[in-house]
Amino acid sequence: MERKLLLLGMLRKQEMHGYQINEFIDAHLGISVQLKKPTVYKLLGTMEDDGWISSREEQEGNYPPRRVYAITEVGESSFQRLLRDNIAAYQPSSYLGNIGIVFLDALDSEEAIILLAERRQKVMGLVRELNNHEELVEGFSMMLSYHHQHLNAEMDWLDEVTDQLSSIH
Amino acid sequence: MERKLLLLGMLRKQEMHGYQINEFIDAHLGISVQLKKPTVYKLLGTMEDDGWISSREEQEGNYPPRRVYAITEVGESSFQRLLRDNIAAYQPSSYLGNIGIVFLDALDSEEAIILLAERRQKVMGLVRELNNHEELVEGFSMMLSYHHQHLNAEMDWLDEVTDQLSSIH
DNA sequence: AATGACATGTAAAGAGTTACATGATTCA
DNA sequence: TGAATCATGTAACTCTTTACATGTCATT
Repeated sequence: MERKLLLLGMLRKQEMHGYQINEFIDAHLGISVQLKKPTVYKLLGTMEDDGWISSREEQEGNYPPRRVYAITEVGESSFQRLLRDNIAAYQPSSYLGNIGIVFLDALDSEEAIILLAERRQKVMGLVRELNNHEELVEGFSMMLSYHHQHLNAEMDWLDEVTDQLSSIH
Repeated sequence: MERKLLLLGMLRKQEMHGYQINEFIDAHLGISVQLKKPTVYKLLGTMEDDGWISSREEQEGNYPPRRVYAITEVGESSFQRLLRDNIAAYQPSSYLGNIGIVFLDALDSEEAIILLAERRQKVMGLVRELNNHEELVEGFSMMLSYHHQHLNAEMDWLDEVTDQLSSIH
């Protein structure tokens, strides 16, 4: 449902076709959001079947025709409902992806420190990417500050654990 | 692979059977980790097929027989590899679940503040749950501090945004 | 002449989850 | 007697992704 919420939210601001939506996601949300081309097309299809969005065909020059989608009234009320649900509900982002930290003690602290440093660099890389996007994206600043906040939390945690390990070592 | 890493890490500390693993996850990791019973049984099956773990049948009294799994040498080296990969790689936990915050501006600030407060309470609830578990779980303290750090980041962000909205209002 | 952008989609595969199925045992 | 615990699993379903398919147009 989150993906539908995202698409509805985008179509609410302006009519768009699939290719355009994909481009936007790749360019501006790729870091934070996982939503691939075929999924977009599929979701657009089912949302149209459900009457959440409507489409018209459009052609510019001799380029392939596009299917341009617009949100309907039904879609708008779905959006309103989904939005409230999503904001009010905090779904803890599964910590499975980071399960390795549970077993940090399986490594000697020297190697652990090296691996954590590697991880830190990747986090830093994401922070930098975010900062670069910052100018371009309009309306997505909330997402950016949110993402920033959590990346900083990750960095702080890494530094703390690294310090602990260093002091033992 | 994260799920396999978790299971290997558990079996590394002690031999366990499926039911026991499920119990542990439900009791101690349910908040942070999503890994359901049938998945556990399936993963145990495939890991045995791959020679990562071995099993023996055991029966206590008239209870149903259990299949008790132990990690093999092959499994141990898989664990070592998976662990390093997992720690060194930071995979940003998909922000899709929180996509609603992008569209906060679709609500009037009064309602937004209410919804954010609801969300905050849910986060607080998780913090409390974590604190209750804190005594029980051994070896999972890293996970707890990690989870804590990120929940605090979530709370700080919520407070910040709420303040912003309040000051406008 | 070839590559990449433009544009839409389908098919197959993968990973997990929910719901279902089974059956003995213990406790209230 | 009925419910909960112990214990293992299968089947069907959902959601998403990767890989495939197609064809024009613009650029190098």
